[in-house]
Amino acid sequence: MAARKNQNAETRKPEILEGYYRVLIEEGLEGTSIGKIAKHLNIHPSLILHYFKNKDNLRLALIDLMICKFKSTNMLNFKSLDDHSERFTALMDLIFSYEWSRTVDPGVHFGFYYQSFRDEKVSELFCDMFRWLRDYLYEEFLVYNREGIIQVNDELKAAEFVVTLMEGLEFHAHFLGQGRPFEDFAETAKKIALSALQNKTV
Amino acid sequence: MAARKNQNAETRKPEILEGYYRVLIEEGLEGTSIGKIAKHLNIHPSLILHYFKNKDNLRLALIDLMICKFKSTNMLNFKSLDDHSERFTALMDLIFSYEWSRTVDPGVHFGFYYQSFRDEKVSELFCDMFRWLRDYLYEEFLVYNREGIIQVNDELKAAEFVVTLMEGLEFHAHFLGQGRPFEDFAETAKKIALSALQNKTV
DNA sequence: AATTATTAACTGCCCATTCAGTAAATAGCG
DNA sequence: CGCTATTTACTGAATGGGCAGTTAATAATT
Repeated sequence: MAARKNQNAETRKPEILEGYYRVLIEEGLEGTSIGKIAKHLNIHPSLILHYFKNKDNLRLALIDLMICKFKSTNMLNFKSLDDHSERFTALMDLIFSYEWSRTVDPGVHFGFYYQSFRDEKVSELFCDMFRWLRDYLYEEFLVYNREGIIQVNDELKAAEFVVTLMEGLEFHAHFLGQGRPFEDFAETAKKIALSALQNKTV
Repeated sequence: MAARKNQNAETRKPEILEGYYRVLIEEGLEGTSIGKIAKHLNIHPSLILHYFKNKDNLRLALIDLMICKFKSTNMLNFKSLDDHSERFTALMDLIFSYEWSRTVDPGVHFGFYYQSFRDEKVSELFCDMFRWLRDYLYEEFLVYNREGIIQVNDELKAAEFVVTLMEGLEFHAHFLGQGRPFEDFAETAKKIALSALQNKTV
């Protein structure tokens, strides 16, 4: 048995969320219980409820964390690239990259997407996240279009298209990937997206 | 209390699956129990286990049914269209249509997609389904490409692209749709797909 | 002394599944 | 046709386990 640690909320809460995340990957949403998380972390189940007064809170906290992670990952690097043409290339490379697709375990992401169908709060969080990404792309595309780096009629639709294709790619990887490396088809998808963005298709 | 009906397996089994489907839409995978399905159908829980010896079987039976429905819906109509150019248009119209996207309740579909991450059998069923669709498109595209209706370098990748975009569209509808009609963005997506298929982009 | 971290014991609920039983339909047979 | 045996449809009651959540107690920190 692990000795009592007597840590504080600052360290315990993330620890519990990490444990939750791990159990979620192994067991899925249906198979994950407070008891199992506790066992995984070698702590008492009540401790989890001490920090997150119920399971709903726990879930929302993890989703919040995941979305933060998603938003922060790599994104800020682009501010440093002053050359817009370079920035456009780097942006597209990132969005169609394996690393980007694995910012969060796809199984876990998927599970929460699914929950958003029935849980208003989860739905809002994810809608916000996707809108945030779309709006980011939109703002960038405004610049690129003005400068002739891309040629589009509707920057917003262009941004939505890229997000749509990006999400479709997750599907492809899971159901049609068939052992082939993610990058293979991601490259194809990216090329099509680039072509659409550069030929006034959208 | 409803009078005993003494129906047989042929009628009861689909009845139970339909009830399961309904409860699933309302309650989600986590909230759906044999007890709730029984209550919804005004039958005894044991009757469900009498027909499907456990919950796993029940789930697999519903997935089977859904996939059959998905495969049969609309698909066979195309055999009748002899003019290939017309058939291509009809095919693309179908795949990017609202009706097609709602062949099965998206929430339910999504739930099973999610389960495929952790359940080998479910995973296989869905992989088969997607491969089936892709292969169907592939065979069609071979014909269209030969006849100059489309211009692609790689018919298989083209088919995979269309499936990918189609699935991405589900995402878009759920997270970025924002009350706008499905057709709005589906039309945009279709146009991009058509452009990609007709200009050797893929 | 007060707050915070942690465990412990317990509650009541719901769950899938089992087993045993009853009632109706059907099939086999004279 | 009519009687019985078997199968099939269905209910009831019970079991055992896991679940989220409560409340109270203890141990460490501040």
